[in-house]
Amino acid sequence: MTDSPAFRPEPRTPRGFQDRRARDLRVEREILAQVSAVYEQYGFEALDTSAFEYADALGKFLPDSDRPNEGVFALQDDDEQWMALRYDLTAPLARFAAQHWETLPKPFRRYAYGPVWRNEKPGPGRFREFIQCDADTVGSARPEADAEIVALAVAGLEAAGLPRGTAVLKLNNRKLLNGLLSAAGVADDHQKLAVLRAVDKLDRLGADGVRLLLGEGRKDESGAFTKGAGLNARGIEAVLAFVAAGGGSRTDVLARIADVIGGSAEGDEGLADLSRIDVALKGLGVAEDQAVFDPSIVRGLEYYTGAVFEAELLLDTVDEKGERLRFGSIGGGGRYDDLVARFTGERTPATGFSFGVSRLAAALRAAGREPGHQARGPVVIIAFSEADMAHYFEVAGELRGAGIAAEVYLGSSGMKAQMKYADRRMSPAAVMLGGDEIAAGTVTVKDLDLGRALAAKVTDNQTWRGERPGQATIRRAELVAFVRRIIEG
RNA sequence: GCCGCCUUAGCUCAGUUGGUUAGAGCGCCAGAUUGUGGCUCUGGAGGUCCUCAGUUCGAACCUGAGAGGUGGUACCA
Repeated sequence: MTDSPAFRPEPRTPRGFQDRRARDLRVEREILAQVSAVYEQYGFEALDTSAFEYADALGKFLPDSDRPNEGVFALQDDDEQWMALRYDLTAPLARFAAQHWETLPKPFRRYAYGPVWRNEKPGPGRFREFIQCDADTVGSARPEADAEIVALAVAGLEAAGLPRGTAVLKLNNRKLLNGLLSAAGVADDHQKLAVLRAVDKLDRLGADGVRLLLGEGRKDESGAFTKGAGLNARGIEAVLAFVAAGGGSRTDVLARIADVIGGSAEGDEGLADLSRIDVALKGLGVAEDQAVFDPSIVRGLEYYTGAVFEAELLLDTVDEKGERLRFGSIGGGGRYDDLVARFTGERTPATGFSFGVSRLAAALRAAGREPGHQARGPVVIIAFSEADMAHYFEVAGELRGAGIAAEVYLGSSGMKAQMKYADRRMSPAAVMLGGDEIAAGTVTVKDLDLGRALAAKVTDNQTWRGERPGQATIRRAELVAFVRRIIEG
């Protein structure tokens, strides 16, 4: 079965993908378990859809024959139809909702999590495959539906390990800026989008940088020029005054926005929406420090039609080298009333929130909030001799039956290496059942944590070997109870 | 996508003006210690010097192209 002997494939993870081991997985699974419980409490049902979608259902990046993989991983099925791996969970939801609209309970509330794929240049903390977790309501245009998504996001992040004060949900409404721009005579959609992109960079570039981007454009330190939105001076100042209207309670912000935005129909609508969201949030018990109105939150996406949300981490974070790290947004969402209409032709209001699970886990780690417990290995049963394997498996069975993770060492190395193996697996204990013990009806159990602690004080090898720290020989019948005591500390 | 920097052992990195056999620390394996993870000592394994082409008597080192990584920037569902 070997190929040409000269060929040795290099074992490596594909670019932008990653292997995740027990330590990372347990944190991520814990987050998902906690968040799922919260989402279900809020009345959202679980949904899992396929990894592949027909490319036309994903919308924006339709593969054409020249560049079928732009942005997405796509392939052509044997019936020549283009299929693509989903790049988020919102587009598949829109497809699902459109497909089953007649039979769904409406409004349809669902949460989903799973891998999504993006075929683009990977960067640090930016992968081509990652786990996303979404909750959405389809079929309710009420601002209260947005408010509930916000409340759920706040509760979800808290359950995921970010207690109150470590994160804040910021919200805004697209209608406000749209109304402002319309009133200023900006009708062109491209120009509006350019304004949104410019505002989106406020936290990074500051008001002066954004001012340039709203106008002619901006040259950055590397000399690259970014074309601006081309607003006139009055328009620029109006937008800047609007985005600066944040701060203080939600009521304060609303009052300030009302001053700045100055009566366009769409703007007034946005204000009314936010006001109703505020009332609902108060009823839902979402405090002023948990969810704030922030006019500078726009989200770069085209498809948002009303409320937009962004969850921001308030903790100081450091990377592996101890350098300060800006994490910024750890989740976001908003209202997208036109997405389902792509399939049905009927405007179907929808709103949702999503976050990257690995990213949140990385944020928790960077903030030193990673759930402390390390991934523990099984109790390792030392294998002394071929002839006694049956005894070892008997012990493994007993421990497993008692709900204790256990395994018989199945390598071919000597005892020293076996102890090392148990050490490396972070096993709580090693069980020794050699010829002596079997003959005497006893078993020797070593508490590896205790042994490690005791070993730190021993410098002399003779003592170390003589004392056998953390180790006890007990009657065979006491094994399970003894091991359980070690594990439970 | 564009601009800068980087690429030598599993990891972190040395490597003289271009000169013979490319090193260190950590890690790994083994022994000292017939049945004990730590410490210490001893030994060992491990390298297409990112790839290809060129310059040269001779390239880890110089030149070019490409790949990968990284930092900005753009885009971001």
